[in-house]
Amino acid sequence: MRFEKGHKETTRKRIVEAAAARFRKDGIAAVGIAGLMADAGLTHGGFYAHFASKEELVREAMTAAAAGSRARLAAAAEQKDDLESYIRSYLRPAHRDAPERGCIIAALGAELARHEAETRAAFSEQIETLLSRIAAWLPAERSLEARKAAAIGIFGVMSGTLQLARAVVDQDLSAQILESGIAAALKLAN
Amino acid sequence: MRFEKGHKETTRKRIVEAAAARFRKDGIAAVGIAGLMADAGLTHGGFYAHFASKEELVREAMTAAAAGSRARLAAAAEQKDDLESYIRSYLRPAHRDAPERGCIIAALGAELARHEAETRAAFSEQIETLLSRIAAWLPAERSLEARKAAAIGIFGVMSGTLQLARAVVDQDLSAQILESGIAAALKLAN
DNA sequence: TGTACATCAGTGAACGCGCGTTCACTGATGTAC
DNA sequence: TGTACATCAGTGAACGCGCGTTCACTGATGTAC
Repeated sequence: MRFEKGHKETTRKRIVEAAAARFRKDGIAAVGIAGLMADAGLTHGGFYAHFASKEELVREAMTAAAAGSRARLAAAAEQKDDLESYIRSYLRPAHRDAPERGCIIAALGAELARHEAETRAAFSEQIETLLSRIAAWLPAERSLEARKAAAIGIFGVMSGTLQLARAVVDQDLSAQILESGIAAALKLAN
Repeated sequence: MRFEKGHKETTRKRIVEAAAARFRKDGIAAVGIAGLMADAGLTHGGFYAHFASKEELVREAMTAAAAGSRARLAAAAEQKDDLESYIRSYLRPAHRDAPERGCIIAALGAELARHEAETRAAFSEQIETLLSRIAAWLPAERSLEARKAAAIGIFGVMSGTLQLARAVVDQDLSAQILESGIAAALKLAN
Protein backbone atom coordinates (compact mmCIF):
# COMPACT_ATOMS: atom_id res chain seq x y z
CA MET A 1 0.00 0.00 0.00
CA ARG A 2 1.14 3.47 -0.80
CA PHE A 3 0.27 5.07 2.52
CA GLU A 4 1.11 3.91 6.00
CA LYS A 5 -1.63 2.10 7.90
CA GLY A 6 -4.18 4.44 9.40
CA HIS A 7 -3.51 7.14 6.80
CA LYS A 8 -7.05 7.12 5.47
CA GLU A 9 -8.48 7.43 9.00
CA THR A 10 -6.23 10.43 9.61
CA THR A 11 -7.36 12.10 6.39
CA ARG A 12 -11.00 11.43 7.19
CA LYS A 13 -10.56 13.02 10.60
CA ARG A 14 -8.90 16.01 8.95
CA ILE A 15 -11.91 16.49 6.65
CA VAL A 16 -14.34 16.18 9.56
CA GLU A 17 -12.39 18.75 11.60
CA ALA A 18 -12.27 21.18 8.68
CA ALA A 19 -16.01 20.75 8.13
CA ALA A 20 -16.87 21.21 11.80
CA ALA A 21 -15.03 24.53 11.71
CA ARG A 22 -16.29 25.82 8.34
CA PHE A 23 -19.92 24.87 8.97
CA ARG A 24 -19.93 26.79 12.23
CA LYS A 25 -18.18 29.76 10.66
CA ASP A 26 -20.10 30.11 7.39
CA GLY A 27 -23.23 27.97 7.78
CA ILE A 28 -23.84 24.52 6.31
CA ALA A 29 -25.61 25.61 3.12
CA ALA A 30 -22.87 28.13 2.25
CA VAL A 31 -19.99 25.64 2.40
CA GLY A 32 -19.25 23.50 -0.66
CA ILE A 33 -17.47 20.14 -0.87
CA ALA A 34 -14.68 21.52 -3.06
CA GLY A 35 -13.76 24.32 -0.65
CA LEU A 36 -13.96 21.96 2.28
CA MET A 37 -11.58 19.46 0.68
CA ALA A 38 -9.22 22.30 -0.22
CA ASP A 39 -9.23 23.31 3.47
CA ALA A 40 -8.11 19.79 4.27
CA GLY A 41 -5.37 20.01 1.60
CA LEU A 42 -7.11 17.66 -0.84
CA THR A 43 -9.03 17.81 -4.12
CA HIS A 44 -12.78 17.37 -4.18
CA GLY A 45 -12.85 14.05 -6.08
CA GLY A 46 -11.70 12.03 -3.10
CA PHE A 47 -14.59 13.08 -0.95
CA TYR A 48 -16.84 10.13 -1.78
CA ALA A 49 -14.16 7.63 -0.83
CA HIS A 50 -14.74 8.89 2.72
CA PHE A 51 -18.42 9.86 2.90
CA ALA A 52 -21.61 8.74 1.17
CA SER A 53 -22.95 12.29 0.92
CA LYS A 54 -22.61 15.82 2.22
CA GLU A 55 -25.37 15.10 4.71
CA GLU A 56 -23.32 12.23 6.18
CA LEU A 57 -20.41 14.62 6.66
CA VAL A 58 -22.74 17.14 8.32
CA ARG A 59 -23.78 14.43 10.77
CA GLU A 60 -20.17 13.45 11.49
CA ALA A 61 -19.01 17.04 11.81
CA MET A 62 -21.80 17.82 14.27
CA THR A 63 -20.92 14.74 16.31
CA ALA A 64 -17.24 15.72 16.33
CA ALA A 65 -17.98 19.31 17.34
CA ALA A 66 -20.34 18.06 20.04
CA ALA A 67 -17.66 15.69 21.34
CA GLY A 68 -15.25 18.63 21.49
CA SER A 69 -17.67 20.72 23.54
CA ARG A 70 -18.39 17.76 25.79
CA ALA A 71 -14.69 17.17 26.42
CA ARG A 72 -14.19 20.83 27.30
CA LEU A 73 -17.15 20.69 29.67
CA ALA A 74 -15.88 17.51 31.33
CA ALA A 75 -12.44 19.05 31.76
CA ALA A 76 -14.02 22.14 33.34
CA ALA A 77 -16.06 19.97 35.73
CA GLU A 78 -13.00 17.90 36.64
CA GLN A 79 -10.99 20.99 37.45
CA LYS A 80 -13.70 21.80 39.99
CA ASP A 81 -14.67 24.82 37.93
CA ASP A 82 -18.06 26.06 38.92
CA LEU A 83 -21.04 26.97 36.78
CA GLU A 84 -20.14 30.65 36.96
CA SER A 85 -16.80 30.17 35.24
CA TYR A 86 -18.47 28.01 32.57
CA ILE A 87 -21.01 30.77 31.91
CA ARG A 88 -18.30 33.44 31.83
CA SER A 89 -16.19 31.37 29.49
CA TYR A 90 -19.15 30.74 27.15
CA LEU A 91 -20.07 34.42 27.00
CA ARG A 92 -16.56 35.81 26.65
CA PRO A 93 -15.75 37.98 23.59
CA ALA A 94 -13.32 35.35 22.28
CA HIS A 95 -16.17 32.84 21.92
CA ARG A 96 -18.34 35.42 20.19
CA ASP A 97 -15.53 36.13 17.73
CA ALA A 98 -14.58 32.52 16.97
CA PRO A 99 -17.78 30.64 16.11
CA GLU A 100 -15.69 28.12 14.16
CA ARG A 101 -14.37 26.67 17.41
CA GLY A 102 -17.46 27.37 19.50
CA CYS A 103 -20.91 26.15 20.41
CA ILE A 104 -22.77 24.37 17.58
CA ILE A 105 -26.14 25.37 18.94
CA ALA A 106 -25.40 29.09 18.88
CA ALA A 107 -23.74 28.83 15.47
CA LEU A 108 -26.13 26.48 13.67
CA GLY A 109 -29.19 26.00 15.86
CA ALA A 110 -31.74 27.50 13.48
CA GLU A 111 -30.14 25.93 10.40
CA LEU A 112 -29.91 22.47 11.97
CA ALA A 113 -33.58 22.70 12.93
CA ARG A 114 -34.27 22.50 9.17
CA HIS A 115 -32.18 19.36 8.55
CA GLU A 116 -33.43 15.75 8.64
CA ALA A 117 -34.28 14.20 11.99
CA GLU A 118 -31.32 11.81 11.60
CA THR A 119 -28.91 14.75 11.48
CA ARG A 120 -30.65 16.47 14.36
CA ALA A 121 -30.36 13.37 16.55
CA ALA A 122 -26.66 13.86 17.35
CA PHE A 123 -27.39 17.45 18.04
CA SER A 124 -30.40 16.71 20.25
CA GLU A 125 -28.27 14.32 22.23
CA GLN A 126 -25.68 17.02 22.80
CA ILE A 127 -28.34 19.37 24.11
CA GLU A 128 -29.48 16.76 26.61
CA THR A 129 -25.93 16.07 27.79
CA LEU A 130 -25.26 19.76 28.15
CA LEU A 131 -28.45 20.30 30.14
CA SER A 132 -27.58 17.41 32.47
CA ARG A 133 -24.12 18.86 33.07
CA ILE A 134 -25.51 22.26 33.92
CA ALA A 135 -28.20 20.69 36.13
CA ALA A 136 -25.48 18.75 37.98
CA TRP A 137 -23.79 22.04 38.83
CA LEU A 138 -26.92 23.43 40.50
CA PRO A 139 -27.46 23.14 44.29
CA ALA A 140 -28.52 19.61 45.22
CA GLU A 141 -31.26 20.79 47.55
CA ARG A 142 -33.46 21.56 44.55
CA SER A 143 -35.31 18.64 42.96
CA LEU A 144 -33.82 17.06 39.84
CA GLU A 145 -36.78 18.33 37.84
CA ALA A 146 -36.36 21.90 39.08
CA ARG A 147 -32.67 21.76 38.26
CA LYS A 148 -33.33 20.48 34.75
CA ALA A 149 -35.85 23.28 34.16
CA ALA A 150 -33.37 25.83 35.48
CA ALA A 151 -30.64 24.38 33.24
CA ILE A 152 -32.84 24.94 30.18
CA GLY A 153 -33.31 28.60 31.10
CA ILE A 154 -29.61 29.05 31.80
CA PHE A 155 -28.49 27.50 28.55
CA GLY A 156 -31.25 29.30 26.64
CA VAL A 157 -30.05 32.67 27.82
CA MET A 158 -26.43 31.73 27.09
CA SER A 159 -26.94 30.70 23.47
CA GLY A 160 -29.58 33.36 22.87
CA THR A 161 -27.40 36.23 24.04
CA LEU A 162 -24.30 34.85 22.29
CA GLN A 163 -26.22 34.94 19.01
CA LEU A 164 -27.50 38.45 19.69
CA ALA A 165 -23.96 39.59 20.44
CA ARG A 166 -22.83 38.13 17.12
CA ALA A 167 -25.67 39.61 15.07
CA VAL A 168 -25.64 43.18 16.35
CA VAL A 169 -23.59 45.76 14.42
CA ASP A 170 -22.81 48.12 17.30
CA GLN A 171 -19.74 46.82 19.16
CA ASP A 172 -20.57 48.54 22.44
CA LEU A 173 -24.04 47.01 22.42
CA SER A 174 -22.49 43.63 21.62
CA ALA A 175 -20.22 43.87 24.70
CA GLN A 176 -23.16 44.93 26.83
CA ILE A 177 -25.19 41.97 25.59
CA LEU A 178 -22.47 39.57 26.73
CA GLU A 179 -22.35 41.23 30.16
CA SER A 180 -26.12 41.20 30.56
CA GLY A 181 -26.22 37.57 29.40
CA ILE A 182 -23.76 36.61 32.13
CA ALA A 183 -25.77 38.48 34.74
CA ALA A 184 -29.03 36.87 33.61
CA ALA A 185 -27.56 33.35 33.55
CA LEU A 186 -26.14 33.84 37.04
CA LYS A 187 -29.46 35.13 38.32
CA LEU A 188 -31.16 32.00 36.96
CA ALA A 189 -28.49 29.80 38.56
CA ASN A 190 -29.18 31.16 42.05
CA MET B 1 -50.79 51.61 -19.10
CA ARG B 2 -51.89 48.03 -18.92
CA PHE B 3 -52.24 47.82 -15.17
CA GLU B 4 -54.09 50.11 -12.83
CA LYS B 5 -52.03 52.65 -10.96
CA GLY B 6 -50.28 51.20 -7.91
CA HIS B 7 -50.25 47.72 -9.42
CA LYS B 8 -46.47 47.45 -9.41
CA GLU B 9 -46.29 48.55 -5.77
CA THR B 10 -48.79 45.85 -4.85
CA THR B 11 -46.80 43.19 -6.66
CA ARG B 12 -43.58 44.33 -5.03
CA LYS B 13 -45.21 44.08 -1.62
CA ARG B 14 -46.43 40.60 -2.49
CA ILE B 15 -42.87 39.50 -3.31
CA VAL B 16 -41.51 41.02 -0.11
CA GLU B 17 -44.19 39.25 1.98
CA ALA B 18 -43.52 35.91 0.31
CA ALA B 19 -39.78 36.37 0.88
CA ALA B 20 -40.21 37.34 4.53
CA ALA B 21 -42.13 34.10 5.08
CA ARG B 22 -39.92 31.74 3.05
CA PHE B 23 -36.64 33.10 4.41
CA ARG B 24 -37.84 32.52 7.98
CA LYS B 25 -39.16 29.07 7.14
CA ASP B 26 -36.28 27.66 5.06
CA GLY B 27 -33.32 29.96 5.62
CA ILE B 28 -32.06 32.66 3.26
CA ALA B 29 -29.42 30.60 1.47
CA ALA B 30 -31.88 27.78 0.76
CA VAL B 31 -34.48 29.96 -0.98
CA GLY B 32 -34.04 30.77 -4.69
CA ILE B 33 -35.43 33.68 -6.69
CA ALA B 34 -37.45 31.42 -9.00
CA GLY B 35 -39.27 29.66 -6.16
CA LEU B 36 -39.90 32.94 -4.43
CA MET B 37 -41.45 34.53 -7.51
CA ALA B 38 -43.57 31.41 -8.02
CA ASP B 39 -44.82 31.84 -4.43
CA ALA B 40 -45.90 35.34 -5.42
CA GLY B 41 -47.63 33.97 -8.54
CA LEU B 42 -45.04 35.35 -10.98
CA THR B 43 -42.18 34.12 -13.14
CA HIS B 44 -38.58 34.75 -12.14
CA GLY B 45 -37.68 37.11 -14.97
CA GLY B 46 -39.60 40.01 -13.53
CA PHE B 47 -37.65 40.00 -10.31
CA TYR B 48 -35.08 42.58 -11.39
CA ALA B 49 -37.74 45.09 -12.37
CA HIS B 50 -38.43 45.26 -8.62
CA PHE B 51 -35.09 44.67 -6.90
CA ALA B 52 -31.45 45.26 -7.79
CA SER B 53 -30.33 41.96 -6.25
CA LYS B 54 -31.32 39.15 -3.92
CA GLU B 55 -29.48 40.92 -1.10
CA GLU B 56 -31.69 43.98 -1.57
CA LEU B 57 -34.75 41.77 -1.22
CA VAL B 58 -33.26 40.20 1.91
CA ARG B 59 -32.90 43.67 3.39
CA GLU B 60 -36.48 44.62 2.48
CA ALA B 61 -37.91 41.34 3.70
CA MET B 62 -36.14 41.71 7.03
CA THR B 63 -37.41 45.25 7.40
CA ALA B 64 -40.96 44.13 6.57
CA ALA B 65 -40.82 41.21 9.02
CA ALA B 66 -39.40 43.51 11.69
CA ALA B 67 -42.21 46.02 11.06
CA GLY B 68 -44.72 43.20 11.50
CA SER B 69 -43.24 42.18 14.85
CA ARG B 70 -43.09 45.79 15.96
CA ALA B 71 -46.75 46.33 15.05
CA ARG B 72 -47.75 43.23 17.01
CA LEU B 73 -45.72 44.42 19.98
CA ALA B 74 -47.24 47.90 19.85
CA ALA B 75 -50.74 46.41 19.67
CA ALA B 76 -49.96 44.24 22.69
CA ALA B 77 -48.69 47.25 24.63
CA GLU B 78 -51.73 49.32 23.68
CA GLN B 79 -54.10 46.61 24.85
CA LYS B 80 -52.41 46.98 28.24
CA ASP B 81 -51.02 43.48 27.86
CA ASP B 82 -48.23 42.89 30.31
CA LEU B 83 -44.78 41.47 29.76
CA GLU B 84 -45.93 38.09 30.99
CA SER B 85 -48.47 37.66 28.23
CA TYR B 86 -45.89 38.78 25.64
CA ILE B 87 -43.47 36.15 26.93
CA ARG B 88 -46.17 33.46 26.96
CA SER B 89 -47.26 34.40 23.47
CA TYR B 90 -43.67 34.30 22.17
CA LEU B 91 -42.99 30.90 23.70
CA ARG B 92 -46.27 29.25 22.76
CA PRO B 93 -46.19 26.06 20.64
CA ALA B 94 -47.88 27.86 17.72
CA HIS B 95 -44.92 30.24 17.42
CA ARG B 96 -42.46 27.35 17.58
CA ASP B 97 -44.36 25.60 14.79
CA ALA B 98 -44.79 28.61 12.48
CA PRO B 99 -41.37 30.25 12.08
CA GLU B 100 -42.54 31.73 8.76
CA ARG B 101 -44.74 34.18 10.63
CA GLY B 102 -42.55 34.50 13.70
CA CYS B 103 -39.52 36.20 15.17
CA ILE B 104 -36.72 36.91 12.67
CA ILE B 105 -34.06 36.70 15.32
CA ALA B 106 -34.98 33.19 16.41
CA ALA B 107 -35.41 32.06 12.80
CA LEU B 108 -32.43 33.73 11.14
CA GLY B 109 -30.20 35.17 13.86
CA ALA B 110 -27.14 33.07 13.19
CA GLU B 111 -27.54 33.28 9.40
CA LEU B 112 -28.04 37.05 9.41
CA ALA B 113 -24.90 37.42 11.53
CA ARG B 114 -23.02 36.27 8.40
CA HIS B 115 -24.58 38.82 6.04
CA GLU B 116 -23.20 42.26 5.19
CA ALA B 117 -23.39 45.00 7.79
CA GLU B 118 -25.90 46.88 5.61
CA THR B 119 -28.33 43.96 5.81
CA ARG B 120 -27.73 43.54 9.52
CA ALA B 121 -28.51 47.20 10.19
CA ALA B 122 -32.29 46.81 9.85
CA PHE B 123 -32.07 43.77 12.02
CA SER B 124 -29.91 45.49 14.65
CA GLU B 125 -32.40 48.30 14.81
CA GLN B 126 -35.21 45.85 15.43
CA ILE B 127 -33.28 44.33 18.31
CA GLU B 128 -32.87 47.74 19.90
CA THR B 129 -36.55 48.60 19.51
CA LEU B 130 -37.53 45.25 20.97
CA LEU B 131 -35.21 45.69 23.94
CA SER B 132 -36.60 49.17 24.62
CA ARG B 133 -40.14 47.82 24.54
CA ILE B 134 -39.32 45.07 26.99
CA ALA B 135 -37.43 47.51 29.21
CA ALA B 136 -40.46 49.82 29.23
CA TRP B 137 -42.54 46.96 30.65
CA LEU B 138 -40.23 46.50 33.62
CA PRO B 139 -40.93 48.20 36.99
CA ALA B 140 -39.99 51.86 36.83
CA GLU B 141 -38.24 51.81 40.19
CA ARG B 142 -35.24 50.13 38.57
CA SER B 143 -32.79 52.37 36.72
CA LEU B 144 -33.07 52.59 32.94
CA GLU B 145 -29.70 50.88 32.64
CA ALA B 146 -30.75 48.01 34.90
CA ARG B 147 -33.96 47.61 32.91
CA LYS B 148 -32.10 47.52 29.63
CA ALA B 149 -29.72 44.89 30.96
CA ALA B 150 -32.65 42.85 32.24
CA ALA B 151 -34.41 43.18 28.86
CA ILE B 152 -31.36 41.67 27.13
CA GLY B 153 -31.46 38.67 29.44
CA ILE B 154 -35.20 38.26 29.00
CA PHE B 155 -35.11 38.42 25.23
CA GLY B 156 -32.00 36.22 25.15
CA VAL B 157 -33.74 33.45 27.02
CA MET B 158 -36.85 33.85 24.86
CA SER B 159 -35.12 33.50 21.49
CA GLY B 160 -32.60 30.97 22.82
CA THR B 161 -35.22 28.61 24.18
CA LEU B 162 -37.50 29.02 21.14
CA GLN B 163 -34.62 27.86 18.96
CA LEU B 164 -33.86 24.94 21.24
CA ALA B 165 -37.53 23.94 21.19
CA ARG B 166 -37.41 23.98 17.38
CA ALA B 167 -34.17 22.04 17.06
CA VAL B 168 -34.83 19.21 19.47
CA VAL B 169 -36.31 15.96 18.09
CA ASP B 170 -38.15 14.79 21.22
CA GLN B 171 -41.56 16.50 21.35
CA ASP B 172 -41.94 16.15 25.12
CA LEU B 173 -38.58 17.78 25.65
CA SER B 174 -39.56 20.53 23.23
CA ALA B 175 -42.71 21.30 25.24
CA GLN B 176 -40.70 21.29 28.44
CA ILE B 177 -38.19 23.70 26.93
CA LEU B 178 -40.97 26.19 26.15
CA GLU B 179 -42.32 25.90 29.71
CA SER B 180 -38.90 26.32 31.27
CA GLY B 181 -38.18 29.26 28.97
CA ILE B 182 -41.32 31.01 30.17
CA ALA B 183 -40.41 30.35 33.81
CA ALA B 184 -36.86 31.64 33.28
CA ALA B 185 -38.00 34.79 31.44
CA LEU B 186 -40.51 35.54 34.20
CA LYS B 187 -37.86 35.02 36.88
CA LEU B 188 -35.63 37.54 35.10
CA ALA B 189 -38.52 39.99 34.81
CA ASN B 190 -39.07 40.04 38.58
C1' DT C 1 -66.42 56.89 -32.15
C1' DG C 2 -62.70 54.38 -34.30
C1' DT C 3 -57.94 53.46 -35.37
C1' DA C 4 -52.74 53.70 -34.53
C1' DC C 5 -49.38 53.96 -31.44
C1' DA C 6 -46.78 54.17 -26.84
C1' DT C 7 -46.37 52.21 -22.47
C1' DC C 8 -44.35 48.92 -19.28
C1' DA C 9 -45.33 44.87 -15.84
C1' DG C 10 -44.57 40.55 -16.63
C1' DT C 11 -42.64 36.38 -19.61
C1' DG C 12 -39.41 32.85 -20.64
C1' DA C 13 -35.10 31.56 -22.99
C1' DA C 14 -30.43 32.03 -22.18
C1' DC C 15 -25.91 33.48 -19.71
C1' DG C 16 -21.92 31.81 -16.79
C1' DC C 17 -21.12 29.67 -12.57
C1' DG C 18 -20.61 26.59 -8.71
C1' DC C 19 -23.00 22.98 -6.66
C1' DG C 20 -23.08 17.66 -5.29
C1' DT C 21 -21.77 13.63 -7.35
C1' DT C 22 -19.38 10.08 -10.55
C1' DC C 23 -15.62 7.83 -12.58
C1' DA C 24 -11.49 6.51 -15.29
C1' DC C 25 -7.11 7.26 -14.10
C1' DT C 26 -2.37 7.97 -11.45
C1' DG C 27 1.58 6.70 -9.06
C1' DA C 28 4.09 5.59 -4.71
C1' DT C 29 4.52 1.81 -2.09
C1' DG C 30 3.96 -3.23 -0.18
C1' DT C 31 4.12 -7.89 -1.61
C1' DA C 32 5.24 -12.05 -4.50
C1' DC C 33 8.52 -14.42 -6.82
C1' DT D 1 18.64 -8.55 -3.95
C1' DG D 2 16.04 -7.26 -8.02
C1' DT D 3 11.97 -7.17 -10.89
C1' DA D 4 6.80 -7.46 -11.82
C1' DC D 5 2.61 -6.83 -10.18
C1' DA D 6 -1.38 -5.50 -6.99
C1' DT D 7 -3.11 -2.09 -4.09
C1' DC D 8 -5.87 2.00 -3.23
C1' DA D 9 -5.84 7.07 -1.44
C1' DG D 10 -6.05 10.74 -3.99
C1' DT D 11 -6.63 13.35 -8.76
C1' DG D 12 -9.13 16.03 -12.01
C1' DA D 13 -12.35 16.05 -15.94
C1' DA D 14 -17.04 15.60 -16.57
C1' DC D 15 -22.21 14.85 -15.37
C1' DG D 16 -26.82 17.24 -14.73
C1' DC D 17 -28.80 20.73 -12.12
C1' DG D 18 -30.35 25.00 -10.07
C1' DC D 19 -28.51 29.24 -8.86
C1' DG D 20 -28.53 34.69 -9.63
C1' DT D 21 -28.84 37.57 -13.35
C1' DT D 22 -29.80 39.53 -18.24
C1' DC D 23 -32.54 40.62 -22.04
C1' DA D 24 -35.47 40.57 -26.24
C1' DC D 25 -40.03 40.05 -26.38
C1' DT D 26 -45.42 40.06 -25.35
C1' DG D 27 -49.83 41.92 -25.03
C1' DA D 28 -53.53 44.47 -22.51
C1' DT D 29 -54.50 48.92 -21.78
C1' DG D 30 -54.22 54.34 -21.86
C1' DT D 31 -53.57 58.11 -24.94
C1' DA D 32 -53.40 60.80 -29.42
C1' DC D 33 -55.56 61.95 -33.41
